[in-house]
Amino acid sequence: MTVMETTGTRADSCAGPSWGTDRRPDGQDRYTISEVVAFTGLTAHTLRWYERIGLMPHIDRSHTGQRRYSNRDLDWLGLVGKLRLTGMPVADMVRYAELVREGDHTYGERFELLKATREDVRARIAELQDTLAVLDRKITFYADAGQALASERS
Amino acid sequence: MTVMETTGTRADSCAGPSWGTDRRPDGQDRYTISEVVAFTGLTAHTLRWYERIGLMPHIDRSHTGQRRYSNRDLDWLGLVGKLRLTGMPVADMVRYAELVREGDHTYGERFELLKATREDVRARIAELQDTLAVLDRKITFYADAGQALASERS
DNA sequence: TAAAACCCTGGAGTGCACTCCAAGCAAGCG
DNA sequence: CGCTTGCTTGGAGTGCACTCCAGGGTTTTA
Repeated sequence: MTVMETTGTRADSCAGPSWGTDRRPDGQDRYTISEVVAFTGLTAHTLRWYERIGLMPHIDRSHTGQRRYSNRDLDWLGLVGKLRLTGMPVADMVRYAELVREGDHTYGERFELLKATREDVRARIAELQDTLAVLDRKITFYADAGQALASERS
Repeated sequence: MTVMETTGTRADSCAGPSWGTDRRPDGQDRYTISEVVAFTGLTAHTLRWYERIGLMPHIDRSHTGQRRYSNRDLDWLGLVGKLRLTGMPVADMVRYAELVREGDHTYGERFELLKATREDVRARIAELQDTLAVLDRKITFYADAGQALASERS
């Protein structure tokens, strides 16, 4: 009988011998996939999928083939998480991951990619601030009109 | 042979008798779908789809059944566009549109929805600024490390 | 040692937001 | 009148980012 992997995982409590969900020092950093789930908020499915599409570096394995993530992998997932919520397509992140794997000679290209991404993020922040202004105006309008028109519901 | 609607539409030039792509005064505001395409950057497909799913108010029609958008419709599409780029799901915008259609008694609910959206936008801006800080640190690191020795992954 | 919980794989399925298709009607122009 | 371009519909297809399944092997707990 197969357990539904993504429900009922309370890996944050009683996860292991005395560690909480905190990071362990380098050298003891061999996290199971469910620990990484607790850490990142991603599902195990998604972590395996990230690996399949080439978004992850090579992940170490136990002698029986189970994944063992390192602190370095967690750092990488942190960056991926940040980039993800800027709206960067996964394909672009895969491109960046490829550049990292290819070694030092892709240095310049990575630098340019990061700078372009930064500009994208700046632009998105500006858009959102613009939207915020629109919402503020609408909310002010509603609040003002509410003084005059609100008859029921308060 | 059917024309591919979304390619080669040069509706911005030679669109009508002497108006450009600018808005016309109220009273003469009966825009065709392709004018709205030029105005909003959405495709005609998307505009019709918005209508089907209930995201638009009732759109006026010509005597032969073609859509004629008003300035008011353009304003609404402007708000939709803003909300869209905050990442708000279309279903939520449909909910808001329904409240508007239902009339004045949904006033309070709309107000609350707008305020909640504003907080979402604020949170997203904060996230992005956080991401920006991460990118800035990485970029500084890349710039400092120079071309010489750059082995990194975090 | 046995049950429960966890982890593995390739491939198929899901939800969202469009995006396009086919066939036909309509409108302006020479 | 025909030609070209534009607009109409319901329904099917696309791309992205997951999300889940079936059927097994592994590790931990009682």
